[in-house]
Amino acid sequence: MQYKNRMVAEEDFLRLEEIYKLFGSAPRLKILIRLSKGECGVTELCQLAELTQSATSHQLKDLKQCRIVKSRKDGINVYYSLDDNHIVEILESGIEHVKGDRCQESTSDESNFQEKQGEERK
Amino acid sequence: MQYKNRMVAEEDFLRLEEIYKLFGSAPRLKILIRLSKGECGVTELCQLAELTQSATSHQLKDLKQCRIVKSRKDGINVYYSLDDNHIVEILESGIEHVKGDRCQESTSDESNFQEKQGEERK
DNA sequence: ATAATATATGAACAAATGCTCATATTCTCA
DNA sequence: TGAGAATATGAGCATTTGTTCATATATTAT
Repeated sequence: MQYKNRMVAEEDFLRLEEIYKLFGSAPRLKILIRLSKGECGVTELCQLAELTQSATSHQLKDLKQCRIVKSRKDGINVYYSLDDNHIVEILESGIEHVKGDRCQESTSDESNFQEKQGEERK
Repeated sequence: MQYKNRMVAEEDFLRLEEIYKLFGSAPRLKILIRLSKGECGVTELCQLAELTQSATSHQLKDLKQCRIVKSRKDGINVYYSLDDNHIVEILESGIEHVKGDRCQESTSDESNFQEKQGEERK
């Protein structure tokens, strides 16, 4: 009874696993970090994830199925955003802590990877 | 300058990606949640991850290479623990938030998964 | 030294993942 | 109604991942 919140229920465990699984790929993580700042249209997400429209759409579908993002349709366009605040917070906690990890890094090196377009294609 | 902490440096991004990638599998997540409560020997980790000795060892190697866990040798045994406090905190933040996710669940379903021990909170 | 125990490692293979390509759907507007 | 634009979807394929199996290494005890 007093230990209740010191345990991880099976259900929570599975949820956490699927969240981390989907967080753990570069294109998806770029999408998610962008969405942590507010909703965004598919076209823009394609660009910053450096994926084709189709690949992006597949990823968004997976993210949506796992209730990590949600979408809103506006005419011909679809806008995605993070599904709820827990997702935002898990993500932001991660960002926060990796920042702390590299301790004595220069402050001028904040590279906005999401603007880094016109780079190589494979 | 004023946007500094709204951006994610490339280096941090890659680090976060690899962390999430390794967090996102059931056996590894079981290992990591266990380690968030303190160091643990390999044999016990095999059991709770439900993996063979070899598979466990491979996973531990990956986790160690990414500086997610570290190990300590004591005679014939090896004890693993989370590499640093950032890892603990990212993990605990995840656990914390998925708990909040399922709102009206019965309290009796707290499975055997693990029981955290008295560590600090942020 | 040899044996016994714990852990690590490399190769091989099966399963899962992530992409591309072609096509389908949905919406808007002329 | 048909064309054009944005997004979604299914099949196929290549890459990656995770496991097993066999074996290697390391430590301790005899």
